[in-house]
Amino acid sequence: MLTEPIKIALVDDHRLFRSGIVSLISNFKGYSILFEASDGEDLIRKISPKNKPDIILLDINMPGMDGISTAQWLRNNYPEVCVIVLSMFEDAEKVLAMVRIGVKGYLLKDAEPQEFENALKRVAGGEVYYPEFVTRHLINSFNESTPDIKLNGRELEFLRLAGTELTYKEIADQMCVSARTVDGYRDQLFEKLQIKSRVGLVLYAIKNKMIEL
Amino acid sequence: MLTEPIKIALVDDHRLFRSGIVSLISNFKGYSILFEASDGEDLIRKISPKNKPDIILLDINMPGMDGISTAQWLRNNYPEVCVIVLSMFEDAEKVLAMVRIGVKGYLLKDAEPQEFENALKRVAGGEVYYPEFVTRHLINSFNESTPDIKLNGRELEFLRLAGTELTYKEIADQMCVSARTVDGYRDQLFEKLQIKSRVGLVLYAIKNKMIEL
DNA sequence: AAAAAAATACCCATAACACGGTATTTTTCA
DNA sequence: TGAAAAATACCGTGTTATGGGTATTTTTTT
Repeated sequence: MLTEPIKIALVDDHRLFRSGIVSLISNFKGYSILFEASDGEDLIRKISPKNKPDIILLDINMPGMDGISTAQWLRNNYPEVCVIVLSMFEDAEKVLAMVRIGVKGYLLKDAEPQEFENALKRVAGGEVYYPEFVTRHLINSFNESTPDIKLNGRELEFLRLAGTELTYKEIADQMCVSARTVDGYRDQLFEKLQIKSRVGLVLYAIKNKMIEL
Repeated sequence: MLTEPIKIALVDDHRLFRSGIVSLISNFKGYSILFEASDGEDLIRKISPKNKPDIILLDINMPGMDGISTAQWLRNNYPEVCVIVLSMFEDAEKVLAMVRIGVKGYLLKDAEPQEFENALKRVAGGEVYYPEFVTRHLINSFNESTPDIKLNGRELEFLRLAGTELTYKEIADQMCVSARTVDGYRDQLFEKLQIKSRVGLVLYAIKNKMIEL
């Protein structure tokens, strides 16, 4: 049985790095390099339904169209193409942005070649490949933060209802108190939480996982 | 050098299961069983600053005070105690609820003994232990949903700014358009997204991961 | 080039929100 | 039991948000 090689495209602005990766992949069985691109715009020019890789290895930090925008473009236009990030960035912001977009793998540029090959294998097999530090960022972003400021039961209830499309009058009805009392709760929370508007309350409640989406 | 054993408490309503786990742990070096409890309330009666385990093995499904409530109580009252979930539940809802609370490990009850020991080691060493299926639930919950409704660049920009405490007038200034135009964007979004208030816009934008918290 | 569509902008009125202050009722504590 | 604190409620006013409608300008399509 003849198996088609996995087609790979490489998007990175450093030609030397691209060459090194191409050389590395030539040592792995079952992969072919379809094309290289120096940034997102270059990739957009080269990719087509007839010239479509299975896996794209994508850097984040590129002049012109960067990795994040490129990944978003790919998700919108070629959702079946799997993206593995090859990046020097380990920080949560970049990692989470890419995971959120739906990339299938994330590797640092200083990963070992066998880790790289393992990632290719997993992604080619329909799985995701995220190293420990990526998982840790995910978990940390997911944990409820325990807010320093304590709110009593009524305040909490008000805050939850403030995070809905109910008007304050409707909230008052639901809480069986007067609209003035609701004003009071609002003022209390504004003062305690250093917030100045309803939107601010909503953002606070969601950020602190007090309401579910 | 004499190393103190890691003190473990076991919270599960099935006595036979507890006995099995106790027996299993007695084969591992470096652990001692501090106490057993049949549910959350039983645990609360037994735990004290003087009788405090390093790790609690906690079931989810228990009559009386269940695992989720227990984990929340523990986080509030003994945040330094590490919780490993031992559960038969693999579903996203339970997994994500526990991860959100901050448990340090999650194992299914049919895990292999060496996986169990590995989890204990990692958690005792200050790490977390989450098997593949937990990570997958995390990733899936994290990915941006691609909303069916397409918004153009201006609408998106407006929506992002609507998810801040800026007034519409301030948003208009920032977008270099008239306040009336901003009214127009708002009306467009209200109609497209079937939303009737600013709060609704904020909730939509966050739910669809269009703005960062 | 003209027509259509999209984007931007205007009007007026009402509802909702925020603010700064005071008052009353209920609960807690000494 | 009485005082203090907390919870609930009131007032009036200014600002902001919403709604329903029309108009103008710019861009796209034919």
